[in-house]
Amino acid sequence: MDVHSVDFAALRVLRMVHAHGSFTRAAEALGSTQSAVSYTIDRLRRAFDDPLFVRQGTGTVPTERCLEIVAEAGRLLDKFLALAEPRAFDPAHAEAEVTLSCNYYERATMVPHLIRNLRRTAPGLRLNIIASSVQGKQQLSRGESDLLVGPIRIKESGFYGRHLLEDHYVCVVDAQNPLANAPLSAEIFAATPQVVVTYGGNWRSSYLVEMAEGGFAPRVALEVPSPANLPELIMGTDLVGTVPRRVAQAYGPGVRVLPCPFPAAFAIDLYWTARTHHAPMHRWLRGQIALAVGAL
Amino acid sequence: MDVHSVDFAALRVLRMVHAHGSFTRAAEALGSTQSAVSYTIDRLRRAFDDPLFVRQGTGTVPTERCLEIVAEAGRLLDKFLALAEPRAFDPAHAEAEVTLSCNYYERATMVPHLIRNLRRTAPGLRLNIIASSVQGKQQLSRGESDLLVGPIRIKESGFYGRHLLEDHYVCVVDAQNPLANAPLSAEIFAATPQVVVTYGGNWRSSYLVEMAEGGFAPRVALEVPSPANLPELIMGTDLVGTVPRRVAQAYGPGVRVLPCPFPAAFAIDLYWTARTHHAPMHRWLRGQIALAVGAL
DNA sequence: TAATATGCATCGGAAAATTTGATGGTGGTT
DNA sequence: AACCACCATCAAATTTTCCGATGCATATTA
Repeated sequence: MDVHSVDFAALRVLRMVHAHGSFTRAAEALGSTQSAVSYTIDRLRRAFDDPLFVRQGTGTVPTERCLEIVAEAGRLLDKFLALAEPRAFDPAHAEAEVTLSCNYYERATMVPHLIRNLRRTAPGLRLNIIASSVQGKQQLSRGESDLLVGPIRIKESGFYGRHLLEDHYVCVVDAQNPLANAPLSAEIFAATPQVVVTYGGNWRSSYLVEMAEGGFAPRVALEVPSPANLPELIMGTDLVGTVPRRVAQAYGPGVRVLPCPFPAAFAIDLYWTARTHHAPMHRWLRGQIALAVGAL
Repeated sequence: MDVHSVDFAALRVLRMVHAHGSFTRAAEALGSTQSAVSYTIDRLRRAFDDPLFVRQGTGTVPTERCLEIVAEAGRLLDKFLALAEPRAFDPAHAEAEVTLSCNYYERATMVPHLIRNLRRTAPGLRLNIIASSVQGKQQLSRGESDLLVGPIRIKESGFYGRHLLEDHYVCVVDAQNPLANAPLSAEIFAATPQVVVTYGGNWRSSYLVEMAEGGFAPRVALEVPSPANLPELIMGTDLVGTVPRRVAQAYGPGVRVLPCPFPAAFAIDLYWTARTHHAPMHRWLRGQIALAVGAL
């Protein structure tokens, strides 16, 4: 019997048999069979030249020598497992899955850049996008998502946050609209028929808040749940739409983008919990999100 | 790749490849083949998720990570080999506790010598003496005692035995008793009033058995549970007591020791179980017991 | 440039080791 | 005595490791 053929699986079996005081129970705990455990202990008996466990009634008891060996072998096993523990996250070779909770704004602005980078640098990484819809914080707390991005502020303990970017509202009108040629005054803006985006709920965009604070009420001609098709809705009409500047950037030549009299600047932040805070992969991914945003 | 399947042979290969800077030379040194070494290094590459050795020209060089792993793995390998090395017991420095099951006879004859030696040679060793009282074998089996000494024979499997000494019965009478001057015949012995020791139970000493086999019945005048005070009970009376010769050796000048017509020779043996058989300390202690007995 | 040497990676088959499920033996309990 | 729990051992199936051959890459030499 060459003692070098002892593997760490055998040391794990030794530890388990000692802990359970039973070959059969150790086998169950390891998802193995009693006879495999018996064979392994027999190997160790030969390696250490000691019975290690002896029959006593219907059970088994460790020898004095076994107690010494279990203690030291346990230390060796723990040290080896620590040595084999991945040191840093290797994007190129990792197989992982991450869930990001956000909404249309992020999907239109940040996510395209992010996914492009990830496909190139971490091909084994799978990114799941789920809608937050004001549930973002709960999703994080429940572990349903790993990351949350949006125009929100979480001050409670248990959450980590990071500022990503600033934005403000701009107006979008048909390129042939006479209003397209100069900035809109507050009065003209308030008098112009509006397309208002509700984001699928009763969301009140911050420019509407600022407008009300200035004593103006919007002349709502159309409500839509998403800003996704806004250019197509506006072109050929006298409507004005109001969307974040980074969303409007992608609109084509059929519409014109004008400054908004109520720009209502807002921040987009990234949040996560302690569950993922120290994990090398998650740390890396948060860096990647910041990179993607920096490229906007 | 389950990291537990890594064995110490693999760690040895890792060390050798690093030391030789070559798969082929490591294989030669190990009496193996280059392809087996390559296969083993491949296993370790998967376990540690690192290339470990990379081609450079016609040779191979370790990665940074490999240098860390070789250092720690080398320590683990050395510690394991030391653990598998048979241990020697160091009496002078050991702290240990041993339980010896025996009865009055052994406590009067063997134990005084044994404990005197132990106090000198193994000061950290604690010896617990418990009475066996015909329960000796069960105490051994249940791990309540480590050693059993007595006039018994255990032939069952699971027990190890060793012969310690022989003894036989002698008669003890008052020094002034007229019978003290010559050996007793069987008839005179049987007719003389006897002190019989029952050892706290219904123990029938072997001289009584031999006496009955010879057609004689003892004339019992007194029964006592222990031979401890026999000289004091006999002095100034016409009683005869019958005890093992090695017990009688310690009696003072107030009594006379005579050969017994029914000497009923018996053996005193030492027994222990597989639980302690190979342990260096126990092996040493068994040797000490034999020494103590040899000095009787 | 071609030929040669060195040396790791990989292949398919042989050999060895491990796992599996069944069975036997031992000890304890009712 | 019957039954149960549990380790030891068996033979066959499965998996892993080793072996010798071959391929590929790099360096050296004529």
